[in-house]
Amino acid sequence: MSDKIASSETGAPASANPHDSCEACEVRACGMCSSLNVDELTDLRRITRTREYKAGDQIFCDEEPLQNYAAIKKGIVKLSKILPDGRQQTIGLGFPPDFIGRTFGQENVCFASAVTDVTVCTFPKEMFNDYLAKTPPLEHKLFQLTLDELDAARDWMVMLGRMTALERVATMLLRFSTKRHLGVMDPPDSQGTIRFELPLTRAEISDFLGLTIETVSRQFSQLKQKGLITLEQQRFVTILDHDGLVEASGQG
Amino acid sequence: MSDKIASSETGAPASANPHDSCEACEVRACGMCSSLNVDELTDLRRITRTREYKAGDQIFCDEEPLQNYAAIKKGIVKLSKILPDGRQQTIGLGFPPDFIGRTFGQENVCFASAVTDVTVCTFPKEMFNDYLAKTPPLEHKLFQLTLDELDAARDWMVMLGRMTALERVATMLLRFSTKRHLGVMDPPDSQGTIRFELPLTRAEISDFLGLTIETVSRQFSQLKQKGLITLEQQRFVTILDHDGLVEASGQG
DNA sequence: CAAGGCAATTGACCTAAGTCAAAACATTCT
DNA sequence: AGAATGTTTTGACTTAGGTCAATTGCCTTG
Repeated sequence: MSDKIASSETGAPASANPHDSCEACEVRACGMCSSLNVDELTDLRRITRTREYKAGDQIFCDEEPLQNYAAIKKGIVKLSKILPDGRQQTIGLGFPPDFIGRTFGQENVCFASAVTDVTVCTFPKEMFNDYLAKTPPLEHKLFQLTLDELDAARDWMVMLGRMTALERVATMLLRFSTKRHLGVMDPPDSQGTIRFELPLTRAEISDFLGLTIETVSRQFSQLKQKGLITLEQQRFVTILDHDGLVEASGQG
Repeated sequence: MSDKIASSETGAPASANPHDSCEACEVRACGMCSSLNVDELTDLRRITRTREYKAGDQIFCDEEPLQNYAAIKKGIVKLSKILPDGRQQTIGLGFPPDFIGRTFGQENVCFASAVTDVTVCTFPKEMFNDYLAKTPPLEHKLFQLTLDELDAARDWMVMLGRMTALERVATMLLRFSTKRHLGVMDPPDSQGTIRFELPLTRAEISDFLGLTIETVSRQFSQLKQKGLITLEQQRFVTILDHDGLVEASGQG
């Protein structure tokens, strides 16, 4: 909770700050803003504030009133739920240009926290809802983003319900390996290996995969032993044998 | 696959058949059609066909081209995914007035099958997409239905990732007990008990909860033994102690 | 460079849920 | 009613993954 104070907010509309220019922003290029023309974007910027969070900061809490929506400009956001006795499950990871906050909701339905340092554009709920109502292309784009999230959630359900620990870790690595947000080297080098940085700690991975830290660690060891991956400093993953990893994942 | 042939289709537009009247339909009252006025509904009916499926019939298959969307008028539909080696996970249950079919998709992303006898209204994909594009209130309503599905999927993820077998079964019973589609007696009788028919076989329940048939059966036995529920003919559930069941569910 | 503090790994052991097999129930058919 | 079939329950046993504890590795700080 108190972490939320740690976020820094630019006091002026985003347009006042050249660093916040929309031009180079991924949200502008392929996120919700891609549905807007220049005039519409100018309108939206009037209600936009940029915020930054440090890795580990809470962005919002479950069951508290929903004040703002946000679009992720930079960094990775983790969405999670917590059971009354403290058990935790990550239910989504947000990368740029994802949209967060329960559209049309009264309160948040999960916790959101910054996995890495994060920059977002925020929009006050009421104003954004009004803007949405008169901008059908934006609503259409948000709908599509939501459909993608639903697809991802359902793939996740198969993983949580039916995959072994090894398959879960392998599946996660394969999904991360396609994300150009983790310093993935592309194209893959001559040996066809892919190298990237794991953004999550073992504790975060275990919340994500529905396992314990120890089990996750054992699966990494096993993947190394099978010659499918290497790990440097426990954070940099190199996929040595992509096909082998797909095999180990139970064909994700 | 061949089961799909078993479905019966009314050859004429739905309006030709008085039994298909929209007036008494749950979809009309609170589903996607609730966003349409009488004229719009008349337009939509031009591209609508009513179809019926028997319990067990396949409605569509994963990865096949998406031909039609559907709105559930009656019965229960199960959405599921299957891993290459046959492991299966149910990823959603559709009750009236849910909409099925991956909106804006090229192909299906899961299997759909009838759990009970089912009646749906179907809409050819292309025509429906065109109709959607010129009817923003309908798109808005579908968006909201999709957001509800996403919420449900994420609650499900917590269950699959973090709950014990007993908690899963208890959670499922509590969710079903609020569905007025299962012959739930409401208001609850004098003792505060709730009685309803389980629409799923033990095999379906286990696919749904990410467990095995035997484990599900043992959890039912345990709930009976604790005096929280009774079972008649293995299908009719009476919740004797609602608070106890909430307790056993880990607070769903 | 040593010391301290986390995070990750490894080991030993335990338990919840899976597997396999048999028995009990239900339902349908003759 | 009795036979036949499929579903559910129960029992005995196995195992994947959880738990608890010790060790190793990494990174920071003085």
